[in-house]
Amino acid sequence: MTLRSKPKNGFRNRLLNGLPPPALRRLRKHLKEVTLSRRDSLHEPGKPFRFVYFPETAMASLLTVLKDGTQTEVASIGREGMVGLPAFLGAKRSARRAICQMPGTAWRLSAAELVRQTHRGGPLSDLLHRYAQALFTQMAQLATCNRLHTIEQRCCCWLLMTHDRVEGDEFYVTHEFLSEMLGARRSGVTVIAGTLQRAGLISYTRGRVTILDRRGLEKAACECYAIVRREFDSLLRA
Amino acid sequence: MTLRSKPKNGFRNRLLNGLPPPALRRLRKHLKEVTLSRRDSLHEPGKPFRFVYFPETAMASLLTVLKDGTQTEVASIGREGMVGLPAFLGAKRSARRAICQMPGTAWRLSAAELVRQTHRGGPLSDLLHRYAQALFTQMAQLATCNRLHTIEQRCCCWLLMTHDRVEGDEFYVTHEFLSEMLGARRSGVTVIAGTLQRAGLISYTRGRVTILDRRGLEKAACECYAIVRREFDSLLRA
DNA sequence: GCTCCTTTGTACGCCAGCGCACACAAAATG
DNA sequence: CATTTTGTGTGCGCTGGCGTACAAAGGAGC
Repeated sequence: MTLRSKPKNGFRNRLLNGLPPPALRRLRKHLKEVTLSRRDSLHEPGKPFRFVYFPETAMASLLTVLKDGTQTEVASIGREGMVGLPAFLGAKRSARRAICQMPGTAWRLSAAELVRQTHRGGPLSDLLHRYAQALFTQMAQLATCNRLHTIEQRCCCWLLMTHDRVEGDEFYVTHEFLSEMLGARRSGVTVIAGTLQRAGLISYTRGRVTILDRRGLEKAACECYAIVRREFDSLLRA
Repeated sequence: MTLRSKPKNGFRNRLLNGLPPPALRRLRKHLKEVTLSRRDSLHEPGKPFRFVYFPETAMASLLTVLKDGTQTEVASIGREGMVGLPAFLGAKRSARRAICQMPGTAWRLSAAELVRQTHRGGPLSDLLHRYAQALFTQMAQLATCNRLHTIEQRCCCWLLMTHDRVEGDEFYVTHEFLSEMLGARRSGVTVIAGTLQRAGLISYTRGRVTILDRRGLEKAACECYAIVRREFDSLLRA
């Protein structure tokens, strides 16, 4: 049970990897590999889309930003997806913020070229449609989850989703950053981090999270994780 | 400031109404006008899409259903949209539940025909892409709203969105039903209904809501309403 | 080694909203 | 007109999570 897959086309990104060779050839020369650092901004609310990104080892977050500056995560995007779906859907400007959450590499494509290559349908368009559907599920579930589930449950969900998208069982995220994603207090996250450590599910020191007991985490999470996960698996299996 | 618009093609639904005549002619013979009653189920989680719906006077809700049966609203769909977007996006089965929230009429189209007519792009496909983008914004904002805002604010948002989608200033919804949509207690909604009435913003007796002071409601709501509203207006102006 | 900064641990008072329970009124039904 | 159902008003104790504050524990640089 993992989102990782053997590169077939030399791409780890599942969307690119899922393209048939001719479609990939058309796209290939427009793709540029870029390295993203933690907190790099990929899109800003109200700003035009210049590029979209297909994460390889990097991972991004979609954030809603409120007037007072508060921002919370509404979706996370790793190698299973693309950052900038609205550009494909015909939006000229981003409605949300997108930032790099875990540093790494991604393939960058100009928004204009994306539109050009998907304008009349085709395999890339089909893949992005399916991805859009998966993203809908992720957001819908998060809306419900945010309303009904405890911070502890949601924190477990977050750790699991991140674990799915990174290499290995270890990644870097501070309580502070995580609390912002979850829309909670930093000290609330600290308490939960303590609970999860004492339960032997993770180890967590100074930003260094290690997943020790995935099964246990899945039990401690709400059903939302499994629902989203299943949807991604079934839609992007193709 | 209203989502309503003069029918150009004899359709109140803004997507159908926005189609150029040739595209509309192709679609027309496959559309069947249906009357929907409150709480009619349009799609069920896990079940195949047979039809999609373009509401005229009816209004629908998209709900996430949890294992324990709890369901909460993740989006509402009126004449500005279509129920069953995932069918257009290539999903065979619905991931969520869709029900009729306000009775009325809608144009029904078979999911297969929708796919056929949008397969290679075209005006309907373009419109649905833009609508998908608007729906993303609605869901993203709701996820944030559910996390950060009070029930009172969210209740005002809900009333405003509904007001935008129905004829006139009056509609029917019980505290019980509203509380389910908001993911709150029935008695919590009752208290807030009282507050809003005492403030002269609405009148509300036995399911009969009348919007008395829209401006006031907009002030009592969080910014989420305005954000979603602006996005819909700008994307569907076309 | 010492200093500074980031990150974490912990505590305390507070309140929005929950779960539950019960009473009552208006409408529907027989 | 009596009875049942549906919808509303209200109260009470409880708790998850907030806002805030402060101190301690790594690390990074000098």
